[in-house]
Amino acid sequence: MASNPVPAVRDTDAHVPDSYTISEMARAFEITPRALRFYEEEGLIAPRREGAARIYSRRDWRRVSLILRGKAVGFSLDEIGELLDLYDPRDNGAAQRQAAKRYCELKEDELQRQREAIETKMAELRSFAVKLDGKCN
Amino acid sequence: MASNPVPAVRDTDAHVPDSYTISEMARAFEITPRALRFYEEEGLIAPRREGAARIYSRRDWRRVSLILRGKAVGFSLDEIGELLDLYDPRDNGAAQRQAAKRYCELKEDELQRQREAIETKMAELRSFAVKLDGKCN
DNA sequence: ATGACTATTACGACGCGTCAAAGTAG
DNA sequence: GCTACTTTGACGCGTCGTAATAGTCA
Repeated sequence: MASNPVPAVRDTDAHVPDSYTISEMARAFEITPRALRFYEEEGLIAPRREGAARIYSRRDWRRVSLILRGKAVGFSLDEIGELLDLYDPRDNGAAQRQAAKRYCELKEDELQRQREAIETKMAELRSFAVKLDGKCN
Repeated sequence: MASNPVPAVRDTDAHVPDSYTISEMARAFEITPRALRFYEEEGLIAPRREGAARIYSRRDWRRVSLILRGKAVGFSLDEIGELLDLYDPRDNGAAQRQAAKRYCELKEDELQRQREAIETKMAELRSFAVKLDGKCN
């Protein structure tokens, strides 16, 4: 019972399973099960059920992967949801990629503004302690 | 009835009134009345009442001023509240200023980290559209 | 009575963390 | 029956914006 040379279950790849439990997903992506349930509540993923337990497919896996990369970029879950909905197998996702590009441009502007905001705060910060001289209370 | 050379009411300064209504405060500081009520809920200010209406003193004015500058720097309302509570008339606010300096140092570190986070996101962003090539859904 | 101002209350947003209570599989 | 895992549900955070409703004052 070490390892079957030819697995009885039909896996496209022996080391890449077809489905995952919630804790497997959580470990793999280094997030909590709570986060996965939350993405589901938000309609970003819809794993099938086995009884009450969630079973994640490879499609779910890819979607979670995109969710997390989107988050890392700074997209909100709503924005990511819109992107996911845009996928159209007929054009192989071309529309999705085009929309993503526009999203990215907008997000870049936003990040620019955020960076400026940070620098403004740092400037304010330097003059803050100084200005504490008058009675403030 | 244009203007009295000597005002009947005792103002230390003719153009700096003793008290303000909520809408006067809101206009002066360019915030909403809602925000002022919120600061009050949080215990940062405590304007006296005339009936139900809030009347803000110059002390309230100065506190709001500090609140907003603190926010501009990136302090949370809780942090600002602690600072406001630190004011001690016996040392003319020396302890408050000292505490404020420490807060500023911590906040500067935090802002540094935030700036790094932004730059990380911008880097991720550049490689995001590219990576959208595989099926993501 | 009209309009301008104010009051209080409560829900929404964002992305989950953190219990709590209960169920199920092994 | 214990353990480990899972489920659902609900509250909490931070800072107000945004109604909704109702009162007060001139």
